[in-house]
Amino acid sequence: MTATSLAAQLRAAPLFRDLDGALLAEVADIARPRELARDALLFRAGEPFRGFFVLLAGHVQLARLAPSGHEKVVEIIGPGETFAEAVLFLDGGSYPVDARALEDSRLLEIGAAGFNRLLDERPGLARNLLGAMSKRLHRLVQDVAALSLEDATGRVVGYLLAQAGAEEAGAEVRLPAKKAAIASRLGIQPETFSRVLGRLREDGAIEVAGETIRIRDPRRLHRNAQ
Amino acid sequence: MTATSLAAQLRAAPLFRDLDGALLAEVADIARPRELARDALLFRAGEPFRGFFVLLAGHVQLARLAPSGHEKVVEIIGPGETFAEAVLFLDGGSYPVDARALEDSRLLEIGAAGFNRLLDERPGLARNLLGAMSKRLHRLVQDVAALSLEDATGRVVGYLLAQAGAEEAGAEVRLPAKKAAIASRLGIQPETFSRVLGRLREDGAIEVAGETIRIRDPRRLHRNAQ
DNA sequence: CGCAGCCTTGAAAGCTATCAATACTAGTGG
DNA sequence: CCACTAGTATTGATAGCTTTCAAGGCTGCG
Repeated sequence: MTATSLAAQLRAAPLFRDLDGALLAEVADIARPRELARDALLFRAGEPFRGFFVLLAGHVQLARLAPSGHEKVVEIIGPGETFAEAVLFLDGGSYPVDARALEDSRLLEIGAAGFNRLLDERPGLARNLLGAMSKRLHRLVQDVAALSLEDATGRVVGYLLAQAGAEEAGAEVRLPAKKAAIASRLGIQPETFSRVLGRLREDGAIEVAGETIRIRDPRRLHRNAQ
Repeated sequence: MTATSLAAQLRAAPLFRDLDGALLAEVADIARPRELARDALLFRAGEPFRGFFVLLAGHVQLARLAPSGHEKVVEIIGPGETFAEAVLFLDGGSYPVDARALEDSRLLEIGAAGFNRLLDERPGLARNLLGAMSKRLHRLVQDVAALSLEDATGRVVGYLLAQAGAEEAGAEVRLPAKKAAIASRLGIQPETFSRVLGRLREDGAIEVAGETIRIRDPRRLHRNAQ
């Protein structure tokens, strides 16, 4: 893959979108393309940090494993998103979660050393990073709040509306992963997720067709939430 | 308050600790001292961002209010900590939580405009910010995971051990707020918190004396956790 | 056609929330 | 110095939601 095509792909990520061509080329220079087969591990929690990633295609889940064997999906990463940038700035520097491909995926690895050098030379990059991390922080705060303030139905409804983007009747949501993974992301069991969707469907709020969900009646959906 | 004494107080915050004197003075220049009485609101969720804060003395809670009236304490801020920095980099720019003083508190407000200018002139600052935000992100990921992976006892045990710093017998923890606030931070009801502490005490794992808790037997404590 | 993986549905158990009452503590005023 | 009060914490009983365990159904692929 040529460096210029790498640069073009980097532009797909909001983190790099507004960089000038020269800087983008420098980033592309240190980016290493990687393929990841479905179910393959990219890194494991506790491993020393070696770089962060830009997901070009596919889906990756970030999850934490409890000693009991249960796992909590913290986030599901989609195309264009970056992840593990924050680990770059922790002194201890080890990944806090496992990263696993939910489907065959294509990504770029940005090595720690090279990026750190870039960061020193081009301060504009730091701002972009701060923006990206702020968004992630904000989402996490929402998740923490939802986990304690809302019940299973409320969290499912919130998730569907967030994924749909707009709250219009007819909006369609494609679940980005198996339902068990989404359930974990929402902090519930797969069985509960299934039951909640069932109730929302019976109520006429949504239509479920495999992995796509159509929002029939946003108002009804809201009313079901906690 | 003179600018030099302000600078000295800024050094108490890890975010500013390693800044050179000149830069520290510039930060002090744009910092505004504020007093906050117990139970007073510093900002409300949804308010437009005007600046972030350094807590010099006291305790402040960041919480989110649900429509139902229930509130979830996302974080309890102690002396030396900064908060709401992340909001600076969100375009929409409004606080995502309420900030309320748990006791009479003293803090510094760092205005958005001035700090943004500093950030452009002195790129070193950005690195410090990235470090601070990374730590906060990491903690939030832990919280999210704990909320779904551990039961009430597990979360209380985790909190006590984290607050104690070391896992030695005899370590003492001073609860930084009323038990109801800690309970909310842990995602449980005050009654449940009380019951869990009671059980841990009966088991001989801890001793409770008002708002200070002594860890008698870390191993026993761990064994109680989920 | 048959199997494997995923999802759904059912029944029972468990944990935590909720509601309610009592105990405690610190600060106030007599 | 003691009584009182308001806020806070504990304890008890019950209800509700979610998990767990189990079985059946569905779908796509070999």
